[in-house]
Amino acid sequence: MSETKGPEATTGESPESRTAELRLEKFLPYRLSVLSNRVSNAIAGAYGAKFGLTLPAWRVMAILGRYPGLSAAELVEQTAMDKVAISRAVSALLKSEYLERKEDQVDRRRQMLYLSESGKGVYNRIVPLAKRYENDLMASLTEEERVQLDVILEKLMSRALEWGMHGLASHED
Amino acid sequence: MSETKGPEATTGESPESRTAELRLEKFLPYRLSVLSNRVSNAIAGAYGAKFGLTLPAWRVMAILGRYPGLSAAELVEQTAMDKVAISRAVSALLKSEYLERKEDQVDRRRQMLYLSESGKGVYNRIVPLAKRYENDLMASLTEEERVQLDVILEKLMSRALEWGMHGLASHED
DNA sequence: CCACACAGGTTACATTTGAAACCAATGTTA
DNA sequence: TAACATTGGTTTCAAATGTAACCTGTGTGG
Repeated sequence: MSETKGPEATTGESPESRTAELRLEKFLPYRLSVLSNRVSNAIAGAYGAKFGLTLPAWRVMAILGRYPGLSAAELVEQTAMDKVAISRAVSALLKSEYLERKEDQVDRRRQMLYLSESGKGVYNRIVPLAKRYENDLMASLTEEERVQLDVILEKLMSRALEWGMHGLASHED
Repeated sequence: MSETKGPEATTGESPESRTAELRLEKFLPYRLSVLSNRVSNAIAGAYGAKFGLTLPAWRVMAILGRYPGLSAAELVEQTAMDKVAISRAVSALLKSEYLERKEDQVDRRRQMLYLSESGKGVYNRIVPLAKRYENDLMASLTEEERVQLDVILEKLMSRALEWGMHGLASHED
C-alpha cells in the first residue's frame, strides 16, 4: 500500500529497534495542529478582511451574540481564552463600537457586555459566513462521520482537559 | 436529544429566524482550535521543560530524525511550517548543537541538515514521551474510533487544503 | 473599623510570530 | 556572457501573545 518511504524502508531496521521513530504525518497532536491552523487562518482571513476583526475579537462577538450581558470573566470560561486576550479583544471591540458595556451596580468591578446595534449587524453577517466554511468542511464527511467526529472530539477534549489538571502520569525515566 | 440550552430555548425564537445564531461549543473550527492548543501546549510544555525545545524546533528534529539530510526548503514542505519558522528553529538547534549542517556541493545555497549525536540522543528520549501523550489521548477512544478519526482527519485536511488553493466559493452577498 | 486575602480587569514587558525586504547562488534567455 | 527571473535562506520590522505585576473593588476575620 501507499507506505510513505521511511528510513527503515532502506535500512531494513525494524520500527521497534533501539532507535525511536515517529511519523509526524500520523501523529495526532501534529495533525490537529496543522488542520486547526489551516482552518482558522482561512476563516480568520475571510472576516478579518471584511470586517477588521481578529480571531479573538470574533470569538467574543460570537459568544456575546448568543449570551448577551456576560462579563469578561464569564467569557474566559466560555471561550477557553485567557484574561488578557479577552480584555484586549473587548477593548478593541469597544473602540470599534461593536460592543457596549454596562457596569454591574451590585459589583462595581464587573462589566456586563453587549453587542451594539452595529455589532449585531456584523454578527448577523459573519455567522452565515462562518457557517458556510463549517458546512463546506463537513460536506466532505458522511452523516455518520459527522456524528463520529462529534463523539471523538468530545472524548479527546475531556482527556486533554485532565492533563491540564494533573498532568500526564510520568514514568520518570 | 441533549440540546444544550441556548437563547432560543427561553425566547422561543426559531433557529432560522432573521437573527443568526452560532453555537461556538459545537462549531468545528473552534473545537479544533481549542483541542489543538490544549494538546500542543501540554506536550510542548513537557519537552520544553526537559530539553529546552520550542515546538517548531521539536518538529524539525522529528522530521530530521526520520529523514536525515533534508534541506530547510524540504522541511517546509514536510511540516507545513513557513520558511521563517524553520530558519529560526534550525539556527536555534545549530546553536544548541542538536543539529549539524553540510553544504550541498552541487548547489551551494542548499544546506543539508542532520541530527548531531546529542541531537539523536534527545530525539530518542523525546519520541517515547511524545508517543505516551498520543497514546494517552488515543486510549480514550475505541479501536474503531481511532480508525474513524484517521479517515475523518484525512478528509477534513484535504478539504481545507483546497481552500488554500482557490478559496471558498463565495456567495458575495 | 482595620487589616488582609481575593476576584475582575488592565497595563507593561518580554517573547513569539508573520510579512516583506533582502542577499546570495543558480538557471535561463539571448 | 550580460541581463533577468527564481530559489534557498536570513534579517528586519511590526503585530499578536503570554506572564507577571498591578489597580481597583469585595468579602472576611478580628
